[in-house]
Amino acid sequence: MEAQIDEILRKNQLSVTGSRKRILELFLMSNGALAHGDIEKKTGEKFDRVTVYRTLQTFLEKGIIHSIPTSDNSVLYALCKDDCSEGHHHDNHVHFICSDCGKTICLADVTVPQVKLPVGFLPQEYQMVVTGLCKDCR
Amino acid sequence: MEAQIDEILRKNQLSVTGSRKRILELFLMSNGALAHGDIEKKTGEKFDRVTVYRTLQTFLEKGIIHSIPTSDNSVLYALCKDDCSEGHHHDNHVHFICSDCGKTICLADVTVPQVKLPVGFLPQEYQMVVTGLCKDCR
DNA sequence: ATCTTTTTGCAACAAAGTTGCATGCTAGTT
DNA sequence: AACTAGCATGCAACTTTGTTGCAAAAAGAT
Ligand SMILES: [Mn+2]
Ligand SMILES: [Mn+2]
Ligand SMILES: [Zn+2]
Ligand SMILES: [Zn+2]
Repeated sequence: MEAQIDEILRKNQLSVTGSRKRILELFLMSNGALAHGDIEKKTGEKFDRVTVYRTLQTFLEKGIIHSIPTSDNSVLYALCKDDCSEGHHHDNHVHFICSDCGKTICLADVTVPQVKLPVGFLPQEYQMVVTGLCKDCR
Repeated sequence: MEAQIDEILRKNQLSVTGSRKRILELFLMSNGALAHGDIEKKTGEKFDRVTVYRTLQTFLEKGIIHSIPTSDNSVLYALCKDDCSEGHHHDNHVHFICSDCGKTICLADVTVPQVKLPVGFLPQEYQMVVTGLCKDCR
């Protein structure tokens, strides 16, 4: 794990620091998506709030994590697959949000279907979010 | 227009007030989705910020508007179709967000496709957001 | 016109996110 | 191992966004 974390940071030309290691670890351990608030809670008083914001921003730009659209105004983040890089994401998978426990899960094996749009629209990225009950809550 | 606005409010058992009329008018006039901030700007100093929040909340509950998921942390709202009612929305259409002008458009004629989920997941609602270039920006 | 209920505005607050800057740390160089 | 340039962090101060309680105002019913 420790080695994996270092490798991810190095591969993205990021210096290896305490906060980056810890936040990346949280993503690797979590089986769902994380909000800024989740991370703050789990790191406790260890890092400044601003550092968490900046770390997430950096990870997002580097393509280490991707953001997930939600209908309330929370922003969720999850780890990208290996083949994402700066400016080039390949996370065209469906996201599932459990309406009971609130957990958000990347369905890495479910590809977002493409739809036919009215003439004039030039699509670049398709995103799909399914709400419902997860395995544990149904 | 005036008559249409009154009718929508009456049909939903809402008293007809200045702020509700104005905000509903903004939605009817707009060809895209609106964020809370857009509405505040367009109404100017006319209504209190709190009133705008509460009006949107009320419209949402009554099924007059629906919210649209986005990847940043803005919440967007757009008018529902006629057959939406309290607790029963039928807005299973795709949403398009222009990455250039930022406008968000309801593609009322494009139905969200259903996907096959892994066993265990019980889907309730499917939402799809397409990012790209709109008619005016391509 | 009067009364009841709902809606609004205000104030005060809480939560979320941003920015500038001095200090500390990382990683590469000697 | 010590040095140093550049990057990352923490702190403070601030802005923006959203929430809550309550009294005044407006709406709808009688
Ligand atoms: Mn994902
Ligand atoms: Mn819509
Ligand atoms: Zn669940
Ligand atoms: Zn556009």
